Amino acid sequence: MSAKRITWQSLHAEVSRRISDGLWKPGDLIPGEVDLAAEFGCARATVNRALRQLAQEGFLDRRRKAGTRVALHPVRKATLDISITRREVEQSGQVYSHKTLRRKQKSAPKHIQNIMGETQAAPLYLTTLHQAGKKPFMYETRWVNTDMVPNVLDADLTQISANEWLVENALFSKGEITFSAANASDAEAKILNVATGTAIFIIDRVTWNGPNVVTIVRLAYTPSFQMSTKI
Amino acid sequence: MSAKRITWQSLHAEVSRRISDGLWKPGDLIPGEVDLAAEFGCARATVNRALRQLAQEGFLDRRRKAGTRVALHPVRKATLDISITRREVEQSGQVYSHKTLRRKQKSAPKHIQNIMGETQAAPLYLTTLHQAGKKPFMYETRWVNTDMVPNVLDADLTQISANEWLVENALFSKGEITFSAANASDAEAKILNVATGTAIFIIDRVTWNGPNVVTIVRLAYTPSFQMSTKI
DNA sequence: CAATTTATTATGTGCAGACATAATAATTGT
DNA sequence: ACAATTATTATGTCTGCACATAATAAATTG
Repeated sequence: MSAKRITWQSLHAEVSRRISDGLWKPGDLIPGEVDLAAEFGCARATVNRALRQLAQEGFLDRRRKAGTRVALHPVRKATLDISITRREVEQSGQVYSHKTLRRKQKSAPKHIQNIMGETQAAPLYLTTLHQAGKKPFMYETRWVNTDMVPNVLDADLTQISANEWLVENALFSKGEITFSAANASDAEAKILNVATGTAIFIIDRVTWNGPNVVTIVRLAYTPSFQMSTKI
Repeated sequence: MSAKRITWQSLHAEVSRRISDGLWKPGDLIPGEVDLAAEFGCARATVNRALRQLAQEGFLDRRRKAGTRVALHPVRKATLDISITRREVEQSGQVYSHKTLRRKQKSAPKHIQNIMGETQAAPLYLTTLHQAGKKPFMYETRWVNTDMVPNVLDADLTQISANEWLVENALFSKGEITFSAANASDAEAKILNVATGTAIFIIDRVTWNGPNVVTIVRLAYTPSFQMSTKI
């Protein structure tokens, strides 16, 4: 008779079910790992794996000694996949292309300097229009710290966009991403081929390698754009 | 000579360092788990834990038999914490309050019906203004499937917002979140106290329990709002 | 030589046991 | 009664081993 081996996934599913069926309600203390292991006839490590996953997903709160409870205010964690623009476009089944509009090494404005800090050489300023088919898809405004990535100055960005080039050639350790909405300025509106003032989705990203800023970029998407995720 | 016990975190940090230092470049095949275990003098399970984590974070690509490579196009996973609105406001150090503007059981418009499907009873329509201090913070438009949560009809939503009430009283299993930007309509502008056409950040959320839609909600944030995350 | 079958191998996961750690509960001292 | 100390306990993690699984490489077959 069966005696099928329990996997941590099946346990994850079962606990998940008990929560979503209301058997274990928010705030409830659930049985300890040893008890669950006994109930399901598996090792404690397996239970741990399943519960750890559920905790990471925000369904459970776990604390040593105190035990495991069903999350009271489930801080649900939405995971967004941030990939390179070409992929984003191609995954929607369209043909990707890009055009470098501006490319100049010059001193950065104050608000950029504040983030990037002092640099030896002047940063590189790049603006790029990314297209899906023949239509504008996203307008990218980027500052690159040339101290950190000197050879970007000689890079051929006609075939590969700055976006992709940096991902493959620059080193980075951490980043910060901010999502917001803004009204299109005259310049942005013209480039994205929309009316001035149209609401556009903005992604601001700062990328570091260790303590140093590598690049600061602002992505302005066309109005139809939306970012979606399941939880 | 130390002989300090290796933890999976330390291993995670070390591999992470080797990648960000460029020792292992994008596309490179890194040593197998057994080799790394030997190098660091720990069990393979420990190496596995560290590498699994790095893969989940998008830094590594792992495939059975093929081995582990540094991600070529690091699909970075940005994790956003979606908590209840009261928390969001309070965490920014402001006083939270809310006002239920409309509350009526009525048949849903087509685009809502399409998502919610057929229901026995008419859904509940709720609009709520969430405030930070005395200022508008977010305007919520919600449809609740009363088949799934019948007692929402009798709920007191003056103390607790629909948002919170549902989190604690309704069962849910999965959800879908979509982020976008939109120009404020006349009605929205008036409620949020901004000019018509102002760009606002929109979050659309659909929540299921099993195959059934529990609630559909649209959150329109004031222009200053931004959502941020580190990766 | 192409197509199919059969090894091979790196990762994925399970188990039992041990110790570590953090948080709580119980105890002790003043 | 209160503070400081000492158990206690549930989770966290490491180890060493075993077998499962998926993907590739090698061998076999027509």
